[in-house]
Amino acid sequence: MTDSVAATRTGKRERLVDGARQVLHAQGVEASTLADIAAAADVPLGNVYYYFKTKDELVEAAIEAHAADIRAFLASFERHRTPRARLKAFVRALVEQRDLAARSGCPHGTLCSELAKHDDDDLRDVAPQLIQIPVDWAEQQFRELGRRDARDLAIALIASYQGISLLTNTFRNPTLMEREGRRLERWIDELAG
Amino acid sequence: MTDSVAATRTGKRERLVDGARQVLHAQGVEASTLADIAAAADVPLGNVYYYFKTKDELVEAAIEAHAADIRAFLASFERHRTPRARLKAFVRALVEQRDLAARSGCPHGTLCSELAKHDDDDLRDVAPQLIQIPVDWAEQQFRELGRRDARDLAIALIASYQGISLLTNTFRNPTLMEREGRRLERWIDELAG
DNA sequence: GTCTATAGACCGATAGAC
DNA sequence: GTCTATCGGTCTATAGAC
Repeated sequence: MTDSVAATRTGKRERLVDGARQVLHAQGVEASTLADIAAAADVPLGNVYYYFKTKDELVEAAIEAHAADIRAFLASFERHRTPRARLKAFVRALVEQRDLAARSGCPHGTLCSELAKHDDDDLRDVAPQLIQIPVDWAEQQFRELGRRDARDLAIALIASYQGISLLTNTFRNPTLMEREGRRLERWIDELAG
Repeated sequence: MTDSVAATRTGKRERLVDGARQVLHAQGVEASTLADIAAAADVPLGNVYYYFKTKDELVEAAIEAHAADIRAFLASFERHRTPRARLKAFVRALVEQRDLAARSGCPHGTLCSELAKHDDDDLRDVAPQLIQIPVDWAEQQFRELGRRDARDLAIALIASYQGISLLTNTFRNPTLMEREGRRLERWIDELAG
């Protein structure tokens, strides 16, 4: 990502990105200050600007780290042989994060929701790329299931997850996601294909 | 709502609440300043504090106005005789607001998502009451349809709408909500009951 | 009741010592 | 490369004239 390998020897850049991800998820983008992030990363405030020119640039780096994580997360389901098994494993894995969702919502969904209202154009354009990743993956699975409406089903699946994340977070009740997860698994089972 | 009728003769309080709703929806809670809201309401900045002690109090008033609107919105579907017709009319009415959702997301969902991360406790507790209203209404409709799992179906329906609002907003594409709306109408049609 | 002017606090970003 | 100290700007909230 960066050319100055010597600079990252101590891992400060990585710590800043990880700290940013945690703080941004817990507090939201606008409410998170560079002081909060620097403290979470255990890096002095002024040092942040050696690694990132602006706050937005740090946010963008956090998003890119999220994108890489999502891709690895989705790749982990390749061990299942059928698309149906992959989709159900995907739903189960999301449900496992229900306590995190109850506390702060879906890390990617809340980020997209906030960035959509951000005034910086560059940052607004990165958000769609984040949600695009699981949508494309799910579309591929439904297509392998033989569904002509694979795109609509993928959108519906991701929308259901994003929506139940919002409700789980708003009511601070992880059980909501548990029940919706079971419903989605049944829905996948009952899909002809 | 307030006892000082003389104070609201010029409608400034009402204008401030309406301005707050628009600005908060368009920009988000944290990014919206009292100066933005006052300008939208065409009220001098310093005058805001005559009507509201704090910014949070103005946000709370905006939420209460939203709650009243949701109740009126839901009541408008009583003209349909069957619960199935009421649910489908509800979905169609939401889809009609797709351009607004593409621009700024669902007014209630984005508010809940933001307030869940707010540091003020009072404000965090009002958000769930907002989403509770359509969930309770939908549960009642599914119950009248004879469904034992009315609560789960209501949660699933509202979650689908909130999720597709987030995707529609992130991709700035109202067509997503149009297609998902058709899918939800079919889903309601196919429900046994 | 209405509005201006500003206090007081905080944040992003920079300058510059080491 | 690292860190402190601080500037300039912005925001909420208040004081006080009218």
